[in-house]
Amino acid sequence: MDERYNPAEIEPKWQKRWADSGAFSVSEDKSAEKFYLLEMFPYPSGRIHMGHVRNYSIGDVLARHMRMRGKRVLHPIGWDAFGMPAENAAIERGRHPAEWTYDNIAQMREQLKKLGLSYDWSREIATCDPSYYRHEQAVFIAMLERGLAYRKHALANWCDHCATVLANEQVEDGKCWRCGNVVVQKAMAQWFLRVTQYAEELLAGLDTLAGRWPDEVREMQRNWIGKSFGAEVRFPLEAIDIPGKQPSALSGEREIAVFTTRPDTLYGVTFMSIAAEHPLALELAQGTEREAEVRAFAEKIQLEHKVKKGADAGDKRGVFTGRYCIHPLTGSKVPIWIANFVLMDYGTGAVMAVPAHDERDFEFAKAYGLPVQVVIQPAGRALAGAQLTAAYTDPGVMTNSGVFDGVPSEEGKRKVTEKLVAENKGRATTSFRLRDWLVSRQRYWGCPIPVVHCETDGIVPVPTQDLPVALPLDVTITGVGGSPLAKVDSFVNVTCPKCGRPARRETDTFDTFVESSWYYDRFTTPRHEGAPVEPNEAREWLPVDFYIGGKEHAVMHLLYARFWQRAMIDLGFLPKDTPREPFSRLLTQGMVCKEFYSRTAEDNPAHKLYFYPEETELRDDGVRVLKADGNEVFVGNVVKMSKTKRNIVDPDEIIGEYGGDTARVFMLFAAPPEGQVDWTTAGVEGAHRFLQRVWRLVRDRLPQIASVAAYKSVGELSLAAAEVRRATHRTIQRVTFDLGERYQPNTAIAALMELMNAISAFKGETADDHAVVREGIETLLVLLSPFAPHVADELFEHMGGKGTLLHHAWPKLDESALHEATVEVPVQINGKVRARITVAKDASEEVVLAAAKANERIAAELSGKTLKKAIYVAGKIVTLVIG
RNA sequence: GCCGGGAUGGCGGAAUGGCAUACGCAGGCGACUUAAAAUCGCUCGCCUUAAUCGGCAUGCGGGUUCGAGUCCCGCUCCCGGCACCA
Repeated sequence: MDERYNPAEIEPKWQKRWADSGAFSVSEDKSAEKFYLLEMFPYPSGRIHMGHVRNYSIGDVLARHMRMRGKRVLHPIGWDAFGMPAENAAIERGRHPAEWTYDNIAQMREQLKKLGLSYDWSREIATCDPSYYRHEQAVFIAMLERGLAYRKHALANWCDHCATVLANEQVEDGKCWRCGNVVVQKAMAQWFLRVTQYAEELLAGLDTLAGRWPDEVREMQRNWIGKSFGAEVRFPLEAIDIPGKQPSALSGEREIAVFTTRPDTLYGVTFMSIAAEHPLALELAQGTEREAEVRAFAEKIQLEHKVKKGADAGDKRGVFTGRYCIHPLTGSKVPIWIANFVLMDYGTGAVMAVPAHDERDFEFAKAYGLPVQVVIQPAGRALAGAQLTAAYTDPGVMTNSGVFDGVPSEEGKRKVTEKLVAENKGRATTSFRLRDWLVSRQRYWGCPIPVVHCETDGIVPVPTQDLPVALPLDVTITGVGGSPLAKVDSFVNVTCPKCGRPARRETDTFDTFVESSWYYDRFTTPRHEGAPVEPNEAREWLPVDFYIGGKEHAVMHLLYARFWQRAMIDLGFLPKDTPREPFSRLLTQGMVCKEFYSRTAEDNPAHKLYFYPEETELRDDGVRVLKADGNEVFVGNVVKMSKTKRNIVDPDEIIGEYGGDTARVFMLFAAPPEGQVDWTTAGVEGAHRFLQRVWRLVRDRLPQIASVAAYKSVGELSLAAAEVRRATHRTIQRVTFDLGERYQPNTAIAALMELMNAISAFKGETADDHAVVREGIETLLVLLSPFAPHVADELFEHMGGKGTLLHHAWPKLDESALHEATVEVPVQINGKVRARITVAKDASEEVVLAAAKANERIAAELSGKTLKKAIYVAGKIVTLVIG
């Protein structure tokens, strides 16, 4: 065998062998337990980056491990191939999005193959392929028919100059990223999916994932869904006479409903706040002398809401409508205000204001001199409305609340609600923060929404047999002048499927989160034609047993997928008994980070320029400068590698210099999967050195062990040889536990390094010694193969092995090898280690304690003191407490 | 502001309530070499010491325990998410 470890030679050799022999395809042995392992599929941006290397290395180690443990493993890969970057490339470089995307896929596929990832490439899918998205269109039509999909007006970022809709990330500082024009909010008819219908179930489902999904992710989803318990309370409008109007038109039967989580504070209501968009906002002031003022204010606030969506919580502004409603329990008059901070799309768009016990209401009351009425008293203090400097929002005892005085606030919530129900003035209810999912995008490179707009029949779904609605490829993409699809006459002009008259096709496309909401289903039967999945295969494989991806998808992708899966089941696209949670176990891996280099642009102080590491160099005095001009660059924090910050390391450089195995081992060893990895070249060299040492170990020992068989538990071993055997089996135990139970490749690699060190240090002489070394090295290679598959297969072959270790059984633990006759036990006195004694492993507590006391050092410490307590933790430690 | 997560040598990190600092990186010393690289061996928390002995150390302050990096209470700082959600 070669003197030197040469990954450039052995890696392509094994990649070819694996491909030729179909080593990665799914096993046909149906008796084996299934294991569906999936990593979040990549967007084909052009090149893979270190984050991908990390994500896919973690997945591959687990996939290979599971296979070797005898599981029937499904480990597929594909491409999240629709999306905006393809359109940007078209605009900037004049390349067609399809061509750009498929080129990128080809490049990235080669890069992934260089890492030796064990994907079943025969199942590869790209979501931009009509054979994929046609099924998504079918599901959408079913949703539309069941009312799960609907259309309504919503605001979108709009650039007048480019005549196009912009995504949030294309809006920089409120301006269009391309032309710098001010972005406005334009109301357009948009498509929504009724995620809120599943809000309750999506929330409850999170509990079933306890211990299997990270708590952090479950908590984020919980907050996103945002369920609040409370009451809906109805405040009737006060009757007034407006000349020319029916007295009852704005009173009596009319009312304002509010949602509150604090019905216990109902008696503290001093005014009512409604959203500027509230249907009653303008109507209330109509015909009064305040009408003009109110209208102007409401319009101004509505405009503000449109321009700065989700802007900072700040100033509280409002206007009195001049009208009142009636407090449902006290009957007193409550002034109705329009307030800028009330959201129309949460609750009822109206809020009962209790300034004494709500921070926002307090600020508003202070700004407009409205009364503050304390109705909850904390224990041991007496609050007075006029003296309050901040709202009191904690629990307390109800006061100034009629029959409820003295009732604790928590109990009061229930009691007040009961009274409202009894008097038919309100009801107990819940409210969700979760909004329906806006899925339409006014973009070209996406899945067409399969409906037709007909003047006679309105919205008509495309008949299933006419699917797919294929995205036309003969378009020119300019980035201005609206949706490119709208300009393709052959696409737009259709006949109505219902009445046969001329109609227009929908030109919006889906949000790309739609494709990623069900790709894991499709992987079970990627070539099935009649439906999204073939039910028997779906039943066989679903759910995904182990899902690995970045934390950045904690809410959106993972929530949408959980929704879509339930919809697929309920609509009959998946068998009824399909588990409703699509991902049984989730591992969120940390980011790969590196410092970045930047400067402020000379022509625009708001614009930052970023430089690739190779454009800079470190001067002798430690200052980093730009090679081009020799001047200093700003050295930024260690942040996530990204194209925009240009702080990327191309995996091909690492693979080219050190090989794919090294890239994998470095990424896996650097940190536990959840942690962040800061890139250092030093770490890469360390990983490479480890593989080189393994290579040399095999090379050096091969002459001695080539013709012996691995040790088989016969014969007396020397102490040193028994030690090596113990190390071997201890390593089997550790690596199996680290991969199978803890999913921690980093500590497993540390264990392998220790085993290698132990074998290297052992110079065997007898036949038994060689047999033990052989067993150790074979075990090392088998255990190493999930991490560094090429070099492990190559070395195993030199040892006389056949085929790939991926099909080799995982090593079996020999408990007897772990056995030790004696153990060294530390002896503590009052918590400090004062001596170490060697005792028989199974010695009784009495014997060990006697031995400890007999120890010279311990005896000296004990003399003249009273022994208060003596504890022996078997095999671990002796603790003596003296006074 | 609210909700999560974290803090261990020069660095990345390890440690079912039981010997803190495994494994690796960087550093120091040595061997091999004409020399260097590579490789191999030794060393490597801090203070004290000639060396031992000893003392101090897991962000800070308390507590539970024979025993706490780990469990509990109160802080500080860092990271992430949400952000007028009634």
